[in-house]
Amino acid sequence: MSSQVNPPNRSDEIPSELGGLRMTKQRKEVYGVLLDERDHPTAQDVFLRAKERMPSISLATVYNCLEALVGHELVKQVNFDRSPSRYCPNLEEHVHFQDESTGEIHDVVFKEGVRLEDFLDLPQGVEVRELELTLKGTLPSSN
Amino acid sequence: MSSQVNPPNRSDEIPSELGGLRMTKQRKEVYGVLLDERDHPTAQDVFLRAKERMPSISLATVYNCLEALVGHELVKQVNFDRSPSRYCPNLEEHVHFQDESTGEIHDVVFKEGVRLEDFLDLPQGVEVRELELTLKGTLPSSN
DNA sequence: AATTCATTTAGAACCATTCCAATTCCTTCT
DNA sequence: AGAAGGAATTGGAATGGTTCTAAATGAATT
Repeated sequence: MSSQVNPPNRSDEIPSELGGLRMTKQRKEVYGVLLDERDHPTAQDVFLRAKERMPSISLATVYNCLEALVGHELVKQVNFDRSPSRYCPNLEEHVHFQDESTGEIHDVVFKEGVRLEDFLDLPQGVEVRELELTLKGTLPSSN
Repeated sequence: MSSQVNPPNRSDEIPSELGGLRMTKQRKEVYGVLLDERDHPTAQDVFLRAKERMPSISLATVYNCLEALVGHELVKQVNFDRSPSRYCPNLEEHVHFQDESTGEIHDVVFKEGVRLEDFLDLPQGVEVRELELTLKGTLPSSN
């Protein structure tokens, strides 16, 4: 009878290549952490969680892995003001809402079929390559 | 016949109180710099420009002044990813577009009468207190 | 097994921003 | 006007997330 010392994540089910990125042990672990608990952790958070299953992993490696994952568009980097970046494996187009009373960050999607030009007065002919939208506020239940 | 050594800005026309904030010499200067050239300068940029007219001003003071101005909602702080914050005296609700070939940042406004719920699938009853939207891309003329 | 190239690692460096303690500047009171 | 008190400014040190560096390890290929 075998037992797991640490709570499992799905990192062993990750293939050894994803989106053109070779998935090393560490990259799998980091990606696994993100897939496992989708609470928009910071690099520090990821580091601490990854260490539970892989005590030898270093913070530098976590940053390297996150950079590689973001670069290969497997993960999104989320910035609220200038606070530490957070990471999110949800690849669907979405934006982020932070509940100011809990600190929790929630994914928010656009209404079906909405285009930028529908709600923004963009200059003639711009080509938007990247969009980051962050919201802060409160939820009705949270007070 | 009197001459100005440095290009004037409008800082002397700024009243000694604005939006509940006592406008000291330094705060006027910093605010004047922002009003004068609306190119979304960083704190460093503001510091260098302010020094032309007020050589004794310190970087710490520029940060203090910017913080005070932002706190009193006379100025908006603009963040692109985690690069140095930029500052903008445009108080109308607007978002920012960065032209990736020039680095220039342009203000973009919402279409008349658009509400958040029109384009976002927000959770029931959220109250949004703050919104930051940044766009990156290219303008047709700029290549 | 030897070579090559990528990845990981620990620690140093970086740099925007914040903090600190001392000084200077206003404002108000006498 | 002078004194007192509080706020703002200042230079420099500290902070903290992130990036860099150089060495060690690891994987893939010959």
